[in-house]
Amino acid sequence: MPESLYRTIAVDLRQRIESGELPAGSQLENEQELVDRYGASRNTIRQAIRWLTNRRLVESRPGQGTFVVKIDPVVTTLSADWKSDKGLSGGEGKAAFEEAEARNLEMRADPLLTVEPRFAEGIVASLLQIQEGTGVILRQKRRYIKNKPWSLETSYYPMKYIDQGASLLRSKSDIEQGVVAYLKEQLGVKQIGFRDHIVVRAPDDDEARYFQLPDDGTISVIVVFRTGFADDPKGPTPFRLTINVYPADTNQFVINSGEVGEVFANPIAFMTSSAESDDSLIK
Amino acid sequence: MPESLYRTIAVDLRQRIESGELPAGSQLENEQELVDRYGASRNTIRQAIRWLTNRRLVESRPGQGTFVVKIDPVVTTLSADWKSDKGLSGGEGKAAFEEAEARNLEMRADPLLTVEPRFAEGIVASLLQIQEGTGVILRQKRRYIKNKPWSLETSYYPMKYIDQGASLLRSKSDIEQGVVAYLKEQLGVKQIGFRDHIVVRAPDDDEARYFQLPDDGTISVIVVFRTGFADDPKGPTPFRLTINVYPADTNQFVINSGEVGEVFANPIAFMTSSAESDDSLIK
DNA sequence: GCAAATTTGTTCGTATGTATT
DNA sequence: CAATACATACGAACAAATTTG
Repeated sequence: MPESLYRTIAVDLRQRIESGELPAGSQLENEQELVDRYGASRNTIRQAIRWLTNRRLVESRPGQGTFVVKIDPVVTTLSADWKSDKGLSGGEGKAAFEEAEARNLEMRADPLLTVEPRFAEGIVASLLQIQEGTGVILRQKRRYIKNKPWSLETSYYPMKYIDQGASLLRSKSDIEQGVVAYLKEQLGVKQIGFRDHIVVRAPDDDEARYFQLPDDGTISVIVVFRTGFADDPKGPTPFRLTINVYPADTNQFVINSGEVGEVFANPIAFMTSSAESDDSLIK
Repeated sequence: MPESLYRTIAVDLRQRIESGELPAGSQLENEQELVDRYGASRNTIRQAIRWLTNRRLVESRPGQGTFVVKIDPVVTTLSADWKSDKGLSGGEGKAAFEEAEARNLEMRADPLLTVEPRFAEGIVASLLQIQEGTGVILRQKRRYIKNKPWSLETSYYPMKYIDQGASLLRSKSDIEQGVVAYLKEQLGVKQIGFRDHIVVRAPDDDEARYFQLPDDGTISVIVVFRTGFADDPKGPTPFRLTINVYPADTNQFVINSGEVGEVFANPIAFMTSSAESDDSLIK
């Protein structure tokens, strides 16, 4: 099937990885050795490695070598109803911490947030259903798991809440009880629902730097836009927007609806093999 | 910031795209002209184009040229509670059709399904909570929007339901009322909840062929594992697994929880620009 | 329907730069 | 500092896909 030379070499290397000859974490032969082994030019070998890199099977590090990737995905539950309703009342920060704890992951967040006033634009204005140019407060938080960057969370709140007395929104430190609970206590703004909008795209420069993703754009990020809706005489009204960005190669998401047994699901390990065609077929 | 030549060229081309000088759908200069324009070698030009391709900004077609990509993402609602409870009772097929209709998309499915007996293995056995090697029925359906491949849906049902009388599971044609409703009518198996598990990965060969994705693995697919749970004295018990695969560059997903105003959300168009840093900052 | 022209895809060779050990 | 390994860049040739005449 693979007609071109670099494809043939790539498929052969993939087979060697999947057969266990090259286990996760192990180092490939260097490029010169691969040149000798396959009798191809160095450019062709590099093209084959690029094919494997695009599939997250290997990873090259300058000065060191090329290594078989070991993946250990983190699973995050997006649904709010997994336990009483932490997600609806506490905010996703708290929920994420509790889930991480239940999964035995060392999670932490930067104690300092980036807090900036902005004019609402584009998506922000559109999802919050406010005029472009309206004042909003941006609050950005970095989260880490095992000291490695895990998520970048950016929240937007209409500026009017500060004017109305929710002055903690300006503070650069975390709001203890969660912003949703705080806004309810302070202003009586009650969240009655939310919408998650999930998008996969290439990281921008900031994201690539923060997550230490290769700058060639081959590893995507998953972006979750969560719009919170508050009770209002005119019907559910958007009052907050939280955008979470995660590297797509190491993160999975779960949504529970109705009754589903245990609330926390395990990561799905996909057969790197694409062999799934005939193995399980009853003939 | 971009030190290497190909990065500089790529960023310049990106700027020309985002400024509107090269609108969506338009054709770039050919490689030779870019060589002349930037005074770089053809290989370097091609590497710059690859950088843009990885970000889904452009697309090259052999014999024709390189074109600015026009994206028109499809949004799918995953939550079941968006209208009475079609998702819980009717099955996602029906729900998807109704959503497509509401969005004015021409959606159709192959009238013929692939139906095969299998032995449960790996993820399938694990999510259905059955022994590896247990018999299951695989039902696979292809869906199209505007005559272009949109999703690949593969469902697994324990073989025992056929033995118990749900013989339609063997049929290669669609089950009118939806499988969930059929199993309820026929056997009294009632779905009380489901779990969606979302994963992003590179397409396998079959998927790349079906979706006509480039074989270099740069465009990922989004995979949604939906495990349906049935009422049971021992608690919620998995009774079906539906795996939907979608190309990641043209699909977005929405989950509604609680009350959220309109049920259908519009696609999010991300500023291809990564300029979002200072524009909206109040100084 | 065929041949020519155009355009991207693959492959080789070679040289130099940069990061890590 | 030296050795090693990947990254970038140049030049060249032929192959494959598509459009055009």
